[in-house]
Amino acid sequence: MKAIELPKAYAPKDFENRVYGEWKSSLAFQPAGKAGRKPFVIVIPPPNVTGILHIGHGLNLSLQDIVVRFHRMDGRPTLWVPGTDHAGIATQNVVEKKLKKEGKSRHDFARDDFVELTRKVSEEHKAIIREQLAKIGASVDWSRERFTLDEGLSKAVREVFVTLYERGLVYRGKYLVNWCVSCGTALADDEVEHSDEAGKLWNIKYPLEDGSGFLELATTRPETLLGDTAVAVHPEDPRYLHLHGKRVRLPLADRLIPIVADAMVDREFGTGVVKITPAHDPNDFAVAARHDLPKPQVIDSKGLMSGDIPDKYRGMKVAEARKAVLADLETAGLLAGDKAITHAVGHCYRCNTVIEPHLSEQWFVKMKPLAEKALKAWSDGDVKFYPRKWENTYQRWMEGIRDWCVSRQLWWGHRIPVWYCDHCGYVMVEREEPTICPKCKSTELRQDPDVLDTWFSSWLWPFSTLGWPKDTADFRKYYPTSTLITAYDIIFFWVARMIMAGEEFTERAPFKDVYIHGLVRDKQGRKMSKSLGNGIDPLEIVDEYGADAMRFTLAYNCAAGQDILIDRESFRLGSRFANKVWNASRYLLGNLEGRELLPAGTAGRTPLDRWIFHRLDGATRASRAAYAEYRYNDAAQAAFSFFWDDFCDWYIEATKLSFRGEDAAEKDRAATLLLEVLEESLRLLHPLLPFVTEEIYRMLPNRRGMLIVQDYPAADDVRRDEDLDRDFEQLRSLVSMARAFRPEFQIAPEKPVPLALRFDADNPSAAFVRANAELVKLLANAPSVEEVADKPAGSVALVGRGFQAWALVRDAVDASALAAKFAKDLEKEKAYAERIRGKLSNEGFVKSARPELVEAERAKLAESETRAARIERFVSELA
RNA sequence: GGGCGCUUGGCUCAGCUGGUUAGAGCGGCUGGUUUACACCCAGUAGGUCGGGGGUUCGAAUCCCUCAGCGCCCA
Repeated sequence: MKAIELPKAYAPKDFENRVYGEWKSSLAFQPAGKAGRKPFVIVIPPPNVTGILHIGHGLNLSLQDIVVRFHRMDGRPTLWVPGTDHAGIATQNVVEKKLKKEGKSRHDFARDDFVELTRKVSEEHKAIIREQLAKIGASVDWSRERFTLDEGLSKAVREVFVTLYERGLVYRGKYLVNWCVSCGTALADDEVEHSDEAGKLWNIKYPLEDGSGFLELATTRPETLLGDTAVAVHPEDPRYLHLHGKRVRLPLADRLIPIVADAMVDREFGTGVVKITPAHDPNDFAVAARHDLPKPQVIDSKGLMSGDIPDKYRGMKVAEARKAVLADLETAGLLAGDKAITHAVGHCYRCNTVIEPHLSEQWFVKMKPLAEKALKAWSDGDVKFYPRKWENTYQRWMEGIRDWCVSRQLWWGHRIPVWYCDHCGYVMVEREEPTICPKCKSTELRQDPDVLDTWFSSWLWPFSTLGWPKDTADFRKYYPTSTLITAYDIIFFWVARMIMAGEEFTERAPFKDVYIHGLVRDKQGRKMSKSLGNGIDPLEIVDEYGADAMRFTLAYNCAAGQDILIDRESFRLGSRFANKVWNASRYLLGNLEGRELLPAGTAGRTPLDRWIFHRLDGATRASRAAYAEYRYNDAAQAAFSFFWDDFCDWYIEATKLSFRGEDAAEKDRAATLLLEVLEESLRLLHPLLPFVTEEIYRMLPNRRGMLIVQDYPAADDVRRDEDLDRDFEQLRSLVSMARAFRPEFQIAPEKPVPLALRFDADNPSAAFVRANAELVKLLANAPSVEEVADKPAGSVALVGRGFQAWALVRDAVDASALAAKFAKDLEKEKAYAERIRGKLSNEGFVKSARPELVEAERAKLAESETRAARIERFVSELA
């Protein structure tokens, strides 16, 4: 046959886009698989529709694609569902920012028009995300792409809200919620990020009602004093026992407020007295509930001072009000000093604005009953975390769960399916929009203006994307899904809630495995962020190195959920490997000129050939075991070392012997086997390097269809032969020694040096090495390898394990250099032997260690002593 | 304050249920344009596995403790 020419350089840009298009149009991304096999299903953690994918997504998508491709090749009907979520706050922010540039706000639009505008923006972003997924090589089923605001998913949201209401798990109430004044909405507890900040603790004196003095307390928020309705002390604090039930005069506002005793007070903090501002502090809110205190609001939803307060403060921003209050207290002589402290301050996870606790009417989900089911699913073993350590986190979160505030004061999202009758105030929670009040028959109905938290749709994602609440074919076939792959920063937002929703609404855990990976950080271990400018754009990496390089590097560095510390340079690893695969293939295909390939499986195999198949089998087993437990780094390393070290550096090099000869049949045989190994290697490597392997595969004369749907290599007991490892190791060490002694004695690599060789009588690998003597000559650049009875004259001794060898260059070598080398070797050998002797002279070891272990140590010692004796002999011969 | 994790050669990391002369890639050094690959090849140096204590015949691996770093929850 003719040689098959691959382009000289590995240039991923030349084929990655095309290959992706071929996969897509071949429908390879849609579930097929073998009859009777259990489907493998993953739903994508939906990226935020307005977000540009960052390297963290790059990692997440790569890891998903790797297991998806593995299972697809392994014959399971495999489905990876793509999509995006509508990201209520973030998306609305994007659009409002845009409007602001034009001098407008959302209030210049009718609500529907604004939503329509936002929908258009989100559509544009979806297109970008699709493009990014394609660049990375994500083998998602585009025909099943979903968006949380799709009709079907919206139906699911409504179904769930109403069902929860019917089950008494949704309620409306006026409570203190986390409020972002910038976004103008309530947030859930876990949407608030806390960070330690420098602050101040001010001591303020509240005059006692009876004029007998002052009660001094400490606060970090003096401006909220205007909303105080009590001060509190610990019930058992002896300093304040006499004040229980008395009152103090609230400074500046000039109101009398009670002194209450409450165990919540930390006696060690400040003076042991705290002010109680029920409407603006969660702890105080709880105290107020216990003591039946009023809850006046003094900060409004825009973050301005308001309510029943002295006129001078009204309308001030919080920061201004703080200054004014402090100044006024100072003037009144009621400020008793301050000190610097650091304290945790909550910020909006979307816009980083400081969170104000805010009293307002919101919808909540009662989480305890949901959490109990989710906890049970885990403890029953229905859900398993990889790595296991995250189960602690999951458990703790579930056990300490608090109710979930799900209403958001936004326009972009799922409108809460609640209607109020303007006439009689009746509340309707309905699946279908009501037209008439069932109570008073009024038609003046008003839907709740708020929307639901984005996560309220995301937690349904594993089944809403498959058609639920309809009992669709997809839902029946692909639910519950197999695996969820996500980073740990999302474990509460998402993983935990999805399990709750799955248990509550489908009575099953939504997935069997949860693989939690780490975050991608820079080499200093810092989180990548825009403000630090240390972010890595995955598309830039794809552009520079190729998608294969990106994903291989990430996988190689992805160990058991650890964070991955990398920089741009790191991606050279994957690039080098892909390049290696390309070039090895290019060589093998280019070497086919004039060859006749033998029918599959008919080429005879030498021990050396059987060695490479044995190694391939080892790599196959290692890869399969690694994928089964999401040990990506192990899979990547197994692939890397097999292909590079075993296949390229040794086997391919070894076969050059055949191609240098004149025997055409031997060449045909060698070429056939090489292509068999290559073909199988490409299948082995495909999940890690999908593009380059597919591109090479299509050039293979022994290819079947597209690589993406070929069988993943299977373990094969027939190929196992541990003795071959031992045999090959003998050959390898002989060659290495013959190479290594050259530079030590300034012998040029190109200078041929004959070798003499003597095997120990009991060396089981002698036959293998003898059979491959020609190969040793080639690899060691030895014109001859002779077996001898004893040291030939004029030679340098090489002391191997199980053999002695001599390089016939004595004249060219400086005796003192040789003596120095031997001395060093001897020292090492003796130290080693000494360690083993120490072990063996230890009675405890000999008595309690496994017998075969003791035997092994004895053998090692004997071998080491033999080597030492030989070295000593050579030293003496030198003199 | 509670919890979790990390600390192995200059850098980034492997090392499962304790027994290997502690591995890999990068970087360093020496030498190489033999028609696959300089994104390469051959060779080589470099580690008392954070400190201390304990369990054990035996610890990078298990336990305790200290220190440093990081994260999560309050």
